[in-house]
Order: sequence, then C-alpha cells, then structure tokens
Amino acid sequence: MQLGELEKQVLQYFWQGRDADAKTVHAHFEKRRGGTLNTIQSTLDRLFRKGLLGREKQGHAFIYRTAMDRQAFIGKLVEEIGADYEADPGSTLIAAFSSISGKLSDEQIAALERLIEARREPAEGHDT
Amino acid sequence: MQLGELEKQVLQYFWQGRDADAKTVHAHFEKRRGGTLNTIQSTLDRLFRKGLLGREKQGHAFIYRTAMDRQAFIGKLVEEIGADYEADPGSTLIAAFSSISGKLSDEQIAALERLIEARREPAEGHDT
DNA sequence: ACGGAAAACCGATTGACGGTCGGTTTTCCG
DNA sequence: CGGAAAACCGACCGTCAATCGGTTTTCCGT
Repeated sequence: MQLGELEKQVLQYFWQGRDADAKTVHAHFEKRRGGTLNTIQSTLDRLFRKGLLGREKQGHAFIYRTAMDRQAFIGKLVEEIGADYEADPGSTLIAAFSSISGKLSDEQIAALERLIEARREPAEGHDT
Repeated sequence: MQLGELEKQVLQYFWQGRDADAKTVHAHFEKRRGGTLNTIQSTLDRLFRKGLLGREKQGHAFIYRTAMDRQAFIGKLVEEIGADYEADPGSTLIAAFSSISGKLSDEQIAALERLIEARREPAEGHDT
C-alpha cells in the first residue's frame, strides 16, 4: 500500500486524534501547505476507498475517522514488505530488528522482550 | 524506496546468488515474462543508480552484483516506514512484531529472543 | 415546499516514475 | 581496424497522486 505525501499527512492528522470533515482538515492543512478544499476532499475520498479511513454522513458533510490505527497499519506495511521480497515472517522481523536495534532505548528493548515472552507462552494464563 | 515489479524480481534474482551481466539476466527472465534485453539493461541501470546493485566492467559488459543483501534492504525499508509515519523505532518494531508474531515458529521466536538478549548485554561475551 | 448554500462528485490536467523498446554511439576483441 | 556486442539515449505508454474548475446533489432554514 503505497501512499502519496498528502495522503500520509492526512492519515497522520487523523491518528493525532480527532474525527473531522473535509472543511476542518482543509483548515488545518491550508496554513502549512496550501491547496484547495477540493484537493483535500479527493484525498479523503481516496483514503476512504483504500480502506484507511471510515466516514459517516452528518448533515451535509462526511465525518471521516481512522479505520485502522497507526500500529496496525505499520504492521501491515511491514508484512507487505516481507511478502514483496519473499522473506519469511521470521527473517522479516530479524531484518527489522537488526536494522533498528541500535536506536532502541533499554526501556523499548524491555517492552519488546515482554511482548515476545507473552507470545512464547500463550497457554500460561497469568494475565488477560 | 519503492521499487517496480521488475526491479523487485531482478533484485531477488541477484539475492539468489550469482553475479551476472544483462544478457544472462535477460536469458533468465525472457522465459517467464518476455521483454527485450534493453528492458533488462535499463532496469539494471536503474537499480545501480539507486545503489541496490554494484557493477564492474568485464570485457564489453557490466557484471552486476548485489550491493546490499536482502536482510539489510528489508531492514532499511522497515526503517523508512517508521520514518514515513513518524513512528519512533520502538513502536515500529512493536507494530511489526504484533502484526507478524502469529506467523512465527517457536524456533524463529527463540532466534528473535537471542538477538534481543545479545543486544541487551553487548558487554557480556558468552557467545558470538 | 423551496431556494440557496454547502458539500459531494466528475472530469481534465500535470508531474513522477517504472516498463518498454528502437535507434545510435561507444567499446573492445580478434 | 572493422565488426559485433553492449551501453546509452530518447521517446512513449500506463499508472497513480495531486490539483482544481465546474456541475450536481443534498440538506437546512425559513
């Protein structure tokens, strides 16, 4: 799923929190990059058709909202990379970790480790 | 770094092992997808300019070879995703792991854990 | 119910970029 | 040095995001 620059920015706008209609989104972006309301509208529509935003009529306008949170989306993109280059899931993760590990704080490493530990023993019901 | 379909396939051809000139690569792809030698040549040249293949004149022709192995490249792509969506390295990895973990074998999980352990205590030399 | 504003929708254009390939130039080897 | 082999150049096509003017639809207030 390759997105254009404006699409990425709009998606992040929604991940920042609030739902919004085209007019509101346009008001937000108009300052930092210009562009007409129409441009925003078609970008929202494109993101909607791609399944990345949901929407709901409210009065005249559609109110858009995220359909997938950042974490899920990034996860999907990483999976996609693995598939694109025919890397099995394990080596995809190892590649990711090898490339990124140097930038992790101790706290983040610990968080990773907790996640792995949780996945390792799914039968052990100490929480959830 | 977004690559086209042919570019991906050519890159994987080189990751499969052997170095090769355009003619050899063309011979390989001609069967499964057609296309002229010229098409292969410009694809190789594009991958070269993108830094993904190296090359060296040998007689008339360039012999191309990978400039980055699959693992390094996938790692770079994952980093890029994180940057594109302004996710910090830690949450990028967590997103990747969450999305993929269900597809991992126990062996692969163990490998991951060893990697993390190694990163956790870089001073402790118990194995290489 | 209706008239107008607000928003959606449509269609055209532009700019990147990958893929494709014909034709020209360069390179090297016998 | 001549010819073949390969690189290189330039053009064209298809796709897709961004852009925006113009038209149609929708709804709300009177």
